[in-house]
Amino acid sequence: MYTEKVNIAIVDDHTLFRQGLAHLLTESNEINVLFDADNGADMIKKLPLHPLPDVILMDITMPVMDGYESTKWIKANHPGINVLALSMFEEDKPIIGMLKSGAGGYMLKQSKAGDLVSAIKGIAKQSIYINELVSGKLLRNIQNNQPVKNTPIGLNPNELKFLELCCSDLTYKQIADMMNLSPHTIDNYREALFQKFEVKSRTGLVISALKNELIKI
Amino acid sequence: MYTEKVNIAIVDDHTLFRQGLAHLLTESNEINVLFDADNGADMIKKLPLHPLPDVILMDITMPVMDGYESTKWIKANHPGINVLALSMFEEDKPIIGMLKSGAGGYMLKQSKAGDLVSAIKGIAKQSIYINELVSGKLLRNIQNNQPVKNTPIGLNPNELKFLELCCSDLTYKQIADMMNLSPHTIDNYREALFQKFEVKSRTGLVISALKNELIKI
DNA sequence: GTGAAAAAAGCTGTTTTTACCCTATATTAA
DNA sequence: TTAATATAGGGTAAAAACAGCTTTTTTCAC
Repeated sequence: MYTEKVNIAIVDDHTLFRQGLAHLLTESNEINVLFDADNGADMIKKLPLHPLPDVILMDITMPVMDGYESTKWIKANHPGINVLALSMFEEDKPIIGMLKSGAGGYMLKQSKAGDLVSAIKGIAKQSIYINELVSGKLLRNIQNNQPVKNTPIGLNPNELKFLELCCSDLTYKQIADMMNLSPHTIDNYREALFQKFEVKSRTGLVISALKNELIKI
Repeated sequence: MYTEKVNIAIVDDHTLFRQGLAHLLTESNEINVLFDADNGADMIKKLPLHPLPDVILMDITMPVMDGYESTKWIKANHPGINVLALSMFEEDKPIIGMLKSGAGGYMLKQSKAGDLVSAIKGIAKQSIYINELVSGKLLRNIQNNQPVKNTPIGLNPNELKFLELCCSDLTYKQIADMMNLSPHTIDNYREALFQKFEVKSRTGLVISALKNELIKI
């Protein structure tokens, strides 16, 4: 019996991780790695140079073009390609956020290789791969709250800029100066973000932003 | 001509990274991966079950027993084994810190596979591998400051516990309660850490601690 | 064991920054 | 016209940051 290999691409900014993963998956003999890319922009550039992959393994926090944007681009331009998100954290918001962006599954980087291979094969066939992690989050979401409460955190460019500057030793006054805005305006940003992230302090905000893979340090 | 392979072990808590790297390096045909481990304690457990490695690739932030402690243990118990630190960040303190703990080199996870192979072969032979990253830090250290100013940040257990609790939405009052200490005492910890990390705010402290790979979120 | 030194823990303040009110205006979109 | 959004303001209470000092505990040479 002959089973066709699953063709994939890997998008992640850590070279050693990306290349290591490529070798690991190639050795399984069930997966064929067509190409890999540094970030979403690099992926868009390399996509026409290869056959279309069945599945793209997608990191979330990346420079230039992150996993959310890249996934949206894929689903808009190549809806037949399935995206499997790969993340270090199991927070609600990035999981819901990546699924809403169009990903068909979500795996942790702490997973075992065998589980990842299963996930890739599953997502290639069924276009949606639900593991315990994802189903648990979705279930809890329905049980605890109104249908899908955890809206993926949408930030406007100014809020994102502010969030980045928050991850520093700067005071709000200094941040306001750097953004050429009144301290009161960035106070509004702060409050909006505190609500979105459900935190009560700048430290909590920074930690949440990191776990939600919205910023990189 | 026959060149003996370099025997190594890999210590890192991200399974996919660890296993991917193992495959990647094995494929180079110059390196033989004897075993891998989740953290320092796991490494100590597995070490007697295999031939002694020439080189150990060591992550820094790991649960249970981190890279600093693990490296010190290796140099105390098996001084012949060379340690190559693998990190995501290129901050001064973890570089100096790992070198002081006994590591013979420091590589970024953003490196290319070929460079890592060179580093491993270099460190196996010469027991010290200096790349541009490390030499640059050392050089700047000597040029700018007194000989080796950037002392690796040594924290006592209470300070480390406090630092972990700082990475949260908790107030200092709440942290004091959780540690069963007076708020005044943790105020002393705060000030000590601000000095060691050269920061002026809790947010700065948290970011520095993450970049210095002293805490994991 | 004892006592000096060092380290850790605790206290009293003050100033600055954060966090959180509620309001106002200008601009844009429906 | 009405909403919605981004900007900016004043004021306040809490928390964080900083300074200077005392007490307790631990360490260690003697």
